[in-house]
Amino acid sequence: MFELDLRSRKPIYEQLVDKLKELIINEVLQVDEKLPSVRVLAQQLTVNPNTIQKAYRELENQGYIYSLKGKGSFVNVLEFTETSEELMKVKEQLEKLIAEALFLGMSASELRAIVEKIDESANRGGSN
Amino acid sequence: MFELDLRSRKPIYEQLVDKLKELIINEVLQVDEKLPSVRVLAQQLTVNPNTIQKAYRELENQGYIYSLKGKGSFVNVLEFTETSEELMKVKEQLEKLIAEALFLGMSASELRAIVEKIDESANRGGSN
Amino acid sequence: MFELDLRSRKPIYEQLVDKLKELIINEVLQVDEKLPSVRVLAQQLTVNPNTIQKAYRELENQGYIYSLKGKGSFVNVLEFTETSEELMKVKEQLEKLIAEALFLGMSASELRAIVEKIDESANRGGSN
Amino acid sequence: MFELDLRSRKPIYEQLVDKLKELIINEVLQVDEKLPSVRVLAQQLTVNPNTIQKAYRELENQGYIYSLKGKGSFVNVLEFTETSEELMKVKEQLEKLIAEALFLGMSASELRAIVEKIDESANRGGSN
DNA sequence: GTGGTCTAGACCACT
DNA sequence: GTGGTCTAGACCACC
Repeated sequence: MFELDLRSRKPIYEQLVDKLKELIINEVLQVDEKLPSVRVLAQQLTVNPNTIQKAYRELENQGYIYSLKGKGSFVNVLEFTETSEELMKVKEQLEKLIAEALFLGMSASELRAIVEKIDESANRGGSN
Repeated sequence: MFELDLRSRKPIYEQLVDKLKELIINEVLQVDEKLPSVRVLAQQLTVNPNTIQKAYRELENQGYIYSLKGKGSFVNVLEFTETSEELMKVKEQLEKLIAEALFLGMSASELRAIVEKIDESANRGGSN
Repeated sequence: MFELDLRSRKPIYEQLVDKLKELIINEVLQVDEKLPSVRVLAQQLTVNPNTIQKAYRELENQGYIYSLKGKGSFVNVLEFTETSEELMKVKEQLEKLIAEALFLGMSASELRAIVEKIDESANRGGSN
Repeated sequence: MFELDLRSRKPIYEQLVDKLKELIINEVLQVDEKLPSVRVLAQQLTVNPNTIQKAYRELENQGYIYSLKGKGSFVNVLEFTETSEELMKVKEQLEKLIAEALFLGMSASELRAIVEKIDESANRGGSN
């Protein structure tokens, strides 16, 4: 399904969170689709089940998925109330990062091109 | 001078690195300007001097400042050789963040506006 | 495992960095091999764990090893992107050192012989 | 006469030692030639006289210059007794550095070329 | 048990 | 007085 970089400085559970977010954002995983069970995914990735569970819990906290006892975890619909708070954080980070990129020599046009590229692939439906 | 969140999951020294980078990028701290001494800043922020030094060392590694033994720490000039490696990291982060922003409901035009705004203030000379 | 000179002007953590680099370069420590844990090595060398960690952190910055939170520190594979910057430094030092060696009476042929010797043992696989 | 990098991590007095060694090695400063006085050089370089004196003392210890009370400091002749000890140190450093250069991707032929280049300019008489 | 962060306090080298 | 190194000892996050 996807690869983990076991050598990365970033904790495995965070990598999982990011990858799963990405799959949700790109609509590879669609609303109300069931995620793989903790045990199955743990076996597939040869990772400790606790690590998977921690990732799922984090995704639930951030509003990306919801869990039903005994049934599994599912992709959530985007809720706008939660969004705004998340969005503000992202926007802040974004502003800092853009300033840093410009400082390090990236041109504004290069930046615009990146925005365009990602926006297009998002509008086309995500996964490509 | 600035605030630290001692409760944050993000290490204090990393918060410091980010804040100081920001001040340098926005040219609040200008090239060859002296940073507050390790001890002085430690006292101001009621943080251990070692923590400050760890932040300064990190900034030095990233090429933002240089430190002289008996004299102090100073803002560095941008060296283009160091740029590329740093820039690649920033670019990667940026792409993920932009995708997330779009997913969370930010419009592409809003994104473009942010780029424009930051680019302009950077060209004007930074701090405003 | 190896000796430290606690009286030397060279900081302990730098001595450690150099020794460990040497072991990695000579393939005594091989790719993905686990280094001794911070605490264990600290006890063996009767040195403070923080000092060991500083060395490990430095090696990580230079790309020689990678560290995982709950697992340990491991020898990294050579990444060519990081090479150039590091190489330039080494090359500069090398030029000064060669000039000094010639001045102190070493002959050019002797120098060539050293290069040959080290190159051969490197190609044979390192440790002999 | 020469430039100091006041921003370098390397202490100023060490830079001075290296530069002066270089001038002696390249025979820009010839045997028994008088070095500039501590005060004069300090003024020229806008550096504290103590720093100059420390550099001269270090050069004297390493056998590169000799000092005569009331007269000044002068370039020494190469003494073989002191050389061998110095040479061993240099040779050791050289071996490590060559191994590192090879490890980081430099080719043996590139190394040979460097040796050749420096050797030639040394035989031509040094200063170019 | 592993790496990582932080504190308190000492000492050294450099200017 | 400045940055830099080191120790001793505590606590946290991850696996």
